[in-house]
Amino acid sequence: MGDTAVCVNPNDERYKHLVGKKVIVPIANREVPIIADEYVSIDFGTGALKITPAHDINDYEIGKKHNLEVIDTIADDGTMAVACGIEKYIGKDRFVVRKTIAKDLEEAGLLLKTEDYTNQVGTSERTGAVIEPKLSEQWFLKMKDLCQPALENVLNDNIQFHPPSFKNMYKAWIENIQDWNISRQLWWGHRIPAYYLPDGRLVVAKSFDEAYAKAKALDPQLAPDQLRQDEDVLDTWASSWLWPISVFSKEELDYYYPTNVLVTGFDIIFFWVMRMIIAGYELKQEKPFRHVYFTGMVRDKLRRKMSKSLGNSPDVFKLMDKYSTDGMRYGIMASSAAGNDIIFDTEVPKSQKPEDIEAFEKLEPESKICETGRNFANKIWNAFRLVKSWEVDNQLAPANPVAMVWFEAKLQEVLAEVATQFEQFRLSEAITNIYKLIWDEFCARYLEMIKPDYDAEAKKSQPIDPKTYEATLSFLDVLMRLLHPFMPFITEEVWQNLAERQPGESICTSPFPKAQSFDSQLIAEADGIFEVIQQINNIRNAKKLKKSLVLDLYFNAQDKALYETKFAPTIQKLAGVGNIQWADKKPEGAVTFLVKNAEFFVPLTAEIDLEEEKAKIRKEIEYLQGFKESELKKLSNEKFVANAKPEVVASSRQKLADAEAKIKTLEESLGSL
RNA sequence: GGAAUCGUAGCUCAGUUGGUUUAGAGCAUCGCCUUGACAGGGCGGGGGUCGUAGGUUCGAGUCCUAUCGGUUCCA
Repeated sequence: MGDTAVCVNPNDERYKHLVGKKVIVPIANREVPIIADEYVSIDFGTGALKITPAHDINDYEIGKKHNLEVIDTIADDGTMAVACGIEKYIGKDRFVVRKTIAKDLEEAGLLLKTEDYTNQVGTSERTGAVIEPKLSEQWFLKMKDLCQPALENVLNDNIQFHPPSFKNMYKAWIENIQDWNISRQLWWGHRIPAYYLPDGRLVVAKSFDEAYAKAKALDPQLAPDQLRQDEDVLDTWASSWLWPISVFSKEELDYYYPTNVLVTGFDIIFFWVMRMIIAGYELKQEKPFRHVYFTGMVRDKLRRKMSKSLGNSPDVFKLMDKYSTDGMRYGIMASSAAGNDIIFDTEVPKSQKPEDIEAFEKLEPESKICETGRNFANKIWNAFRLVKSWEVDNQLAPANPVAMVWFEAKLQEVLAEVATQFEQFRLSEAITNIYKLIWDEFCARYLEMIKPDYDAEAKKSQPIDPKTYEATLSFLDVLMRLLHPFMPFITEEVWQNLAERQPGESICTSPFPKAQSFDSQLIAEADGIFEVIQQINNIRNAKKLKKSLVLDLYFNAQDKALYETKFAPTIQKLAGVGNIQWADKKPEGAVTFLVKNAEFFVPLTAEIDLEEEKAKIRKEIEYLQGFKESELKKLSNEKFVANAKPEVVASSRQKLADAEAKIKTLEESLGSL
């Protein structure tokens, strides 16, 4: 009944002579033209296709092309409309009518043949109802006119994307933008603010009252119940593109707009990010936010997006039970750089069969990524327990005062680094940096430096001095505040127990630590000391010596105080060393090593394998020779000396000199063996 | 088809304008130590010609070209 043409392929010999003639639609008894279009395939069915522009998307296009009549035969309630033109069908359900027509055609002797075939029919995702394409009036936004500021201000970094590579995608999208259909035929959402008069004229207004006033201006006789609002609602994104504006009251908007950072996934750059920007410039003449930070997508082992339909998401509640929310959060944040996807390491379902997905869901998820975070939380908790377990003896003076000054410097150094990393949105680097500060510097070094000895008789730790204790609590305080954005729960718990807190006082309202100047000289000194400690531990390892065996250390260096007093307790505690003494030559039966041109000797009571020692030294000399050669090669290149920055050349010269000095010392000790 | 992005240690990835050592981390692996904060803690080892081939440069994992391979997006 809605057919308005019969279409054949222009190359179809069977029908060529009929093109341009007319046929009669049976039952409807309406004349329609026979047209030719390549769209019709010759070998499908009869090769002649009826065209129904009102109820098929492809037919609609053909109808436009060939200027066909459009007859909308289905009413909004799914029954046959008056326009169908046949009295007995009007008002009847379309499914019933389809069957009736077949019967009517047969009775009229017009039906040649029936054949079953599979047809693609769209259905509603929610209700399963069959969807019939139907012409309707909908609202579109003319995007081209709106886009210009949104494009410009991203390209010129007025709005910064992190990482910036997403600007390309953004640009491509915005340049190919099409008009946006904002009408959705749903019964929830913001209703479109268009109001129709009975005669089809319309007004657009913020409220019904306003609309009625406007409509009355058009038709003074109009009664309120005659004004009908459009039944469609706004597309999801047409509702949410106002988000940076509509979440605020007017006063708040003045204060907060433009906002700072939008955090989102790159998969909605087009749907949401771009549209918020467009709306911001259109409605506020200003950007909605200064930065857009794109998180990575969480994917499974096979790099597929985690999704409901694939059923490949692990149960996050089980993950949290096992690894803690902080642990899971740490793992995910530490392993996802901005914009880069994170490949999550839990198992995946064997297949998408329901039984496999069900089996997968019962599985206890295991994740090394989350485990790292859990172990970190565990480490923090134990460090805290250790510190809280100490008894303070007010008579004591700090046993290793340099520890406090050193860690203070180290802390400030990392605070400064983290500040920069935050500024640059390098969140995974910031969190890794904090992880190392807490685990390696605070726990493995600082706490070991200050940790009181164990009192075997009392079966507990010896007491600590008040100054070190207070400093340690204050370090923990800063560390917790620093880590808090990443691991909110454990940091709050530790922080609450560091001192008496007022009711309502919380780490989340306490200030984030700010970096202050620090003693980089001290850090460099300490680095040398840690290298010495490492070398001694190496010896211990190589000789399979017990940790409890106390070693002596001799050194040959200019700065005696550095090793004999300033860092002596540190070396003693961390390397299990007893006496530290200056010596100008190697004592009998000692192994040697070099750190920063200072020479160190560790006498061993056990016999030393001379060949092994020699081989070790030769290997080091070999490495240094190679290194020396490469520096020499650079420096003998005139162009390098002429073109490279002076500081690069200077550092190259320094490295060469250092290497030569080291080689000399090593050769000497090789000779003495 | 168009576009983007990536290719660095067994795995997952850092490596910020090309120049601090002959490339780093976590996990995995191996060895030793550890009975007093640590429920797998400590110390260390091995492991990479930075996809391939050219080019620019005094100098390239880092820039350019080509090529191979992977991934993603295209309303």
